[in-house]
Amino acid sequence: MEKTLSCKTKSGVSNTHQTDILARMSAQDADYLRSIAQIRRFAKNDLVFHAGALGKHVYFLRSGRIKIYQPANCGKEVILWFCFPGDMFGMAEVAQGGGRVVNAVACEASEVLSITQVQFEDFLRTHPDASLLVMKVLSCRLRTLGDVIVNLVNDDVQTRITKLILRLSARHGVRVAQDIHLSIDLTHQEIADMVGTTRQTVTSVLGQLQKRGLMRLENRRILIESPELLDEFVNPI
Amino acid sequence: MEKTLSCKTKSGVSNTHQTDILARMSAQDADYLRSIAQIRRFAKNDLVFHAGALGKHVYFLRSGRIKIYQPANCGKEVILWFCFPGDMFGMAEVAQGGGRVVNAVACEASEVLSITQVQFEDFLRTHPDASLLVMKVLSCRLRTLGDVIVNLVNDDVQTRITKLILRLSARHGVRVAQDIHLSIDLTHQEIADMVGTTRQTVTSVLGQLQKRGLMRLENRRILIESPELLDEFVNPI
DNA sequence: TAGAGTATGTCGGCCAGCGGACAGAATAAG
DNA sequence: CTTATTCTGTCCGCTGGCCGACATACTCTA
Repeated sequence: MEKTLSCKTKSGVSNTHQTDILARMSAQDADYLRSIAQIRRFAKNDLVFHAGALGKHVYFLRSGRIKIYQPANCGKEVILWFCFPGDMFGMAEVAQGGGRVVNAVACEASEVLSITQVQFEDFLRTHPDASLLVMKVLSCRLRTLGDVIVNLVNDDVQTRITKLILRLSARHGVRVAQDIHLSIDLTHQEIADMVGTTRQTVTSVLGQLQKRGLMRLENRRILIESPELLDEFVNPI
Repeated sequence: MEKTLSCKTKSGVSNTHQTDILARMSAQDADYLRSIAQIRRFAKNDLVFHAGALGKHVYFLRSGRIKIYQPANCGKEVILWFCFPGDMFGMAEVAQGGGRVVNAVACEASEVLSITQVQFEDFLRTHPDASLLVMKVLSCRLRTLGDVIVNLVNDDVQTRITKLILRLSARHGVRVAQDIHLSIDLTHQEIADMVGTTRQTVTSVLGQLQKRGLMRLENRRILIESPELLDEFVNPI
């Protein structure tokens, strides 16, 4: 008996799936896209594309989860976002040209629609509504990245992690009994790669948050009792 | 006798003005936009729009320079980018809705074309090429912000500042005698707001870079003798 | 059900860089 | 020209969090 939550917090985090482009498109447009697309399947940890590749395809995720991350020359990597069913990805490089700068890997078995740049551009040319939708998605991601930067610059690690959990719980929180479970499994390393810190620090911060009663950790799942409490913690009145 | 440089460094920084949307648009499209736009003038330090405002206009910069920055609740602010003549700004919020999240102020006296959301969307609907161009611009900014994040996470302050100067010199470097001058004046505070550090640290790092002979500071202007040297410094082989 | 691989938990030394303070230089305003 | 304001330069104490090291726990595979 799980049900996705719809909550809006003081920090303005909401779970409207702004990036679920297939769902927001008209039915016939979505059908058309499906008709010209190739279906590709990826197993867990498979690479969909990697930085340096040419980047002649746009992808739409049908099922599974895709991690978009940018490698740095020093071996570290930064997770920019995750894609969920309905999300488009690989678009930025196609629009702008110049090859991929990010990697995309499947976090779990995933099914992906793949459309060539040429076909997609033709589609956009003849479907202005879809074009506006794509702009919306790009804008939404732009905003997300802006927020990430502000967080990185202003907040200490504890706050960054707390805010991340809040954001994730807004979109991917699932109510179980009186708790909210995060429906995506993240390793501490992945959390570290999202907020720009180290694995050890994530472990210790999560421990502290648990001690303060702001969340619980049960067999590697994050449970939140009260998002309001967390929200208040990072946005003191 | 100044001339904008065209250089491509090992780090892939180039000065193609990807975001100069008016220049990349067909002449008649650009003319049409100009015909439906309102011209607005701003003095130095004037606010074009601010976070929290509704955001029903898209802007095109005709002359001057606009600083786009995101305020944080703690008083600090993060400069996301600068707009130069030809650049579009204020688009992301218009596309995505939900009001402005960034501030836009004129760094110097500036002239701006202002177009309402409705008019611009109508224009895009009937001008697919322009739509694709807008996507390019958004994609380009997305990539820029991704790079900023990677820098923030991976590099120490000295490297971040050096890379910033390299990026700026690629687009806004002007050859004077055997040096390259940065044609935009930035205060140390602004540099700090771009790379996520403090004013004091910027002052001291610039001093160190100068001591190492990687650049010179003359009456508040940054002069670069050899971009190659700088590039090598941040991208050791 | 052993054994390999991967994830979590914990400790401590170390230092980059923040942030307060203040002086001097440059620019703007009156 | 004088005063006010903004910018730059410098010093320094304090500390968040990085990083190496190591122990434990979980989870796949054979």
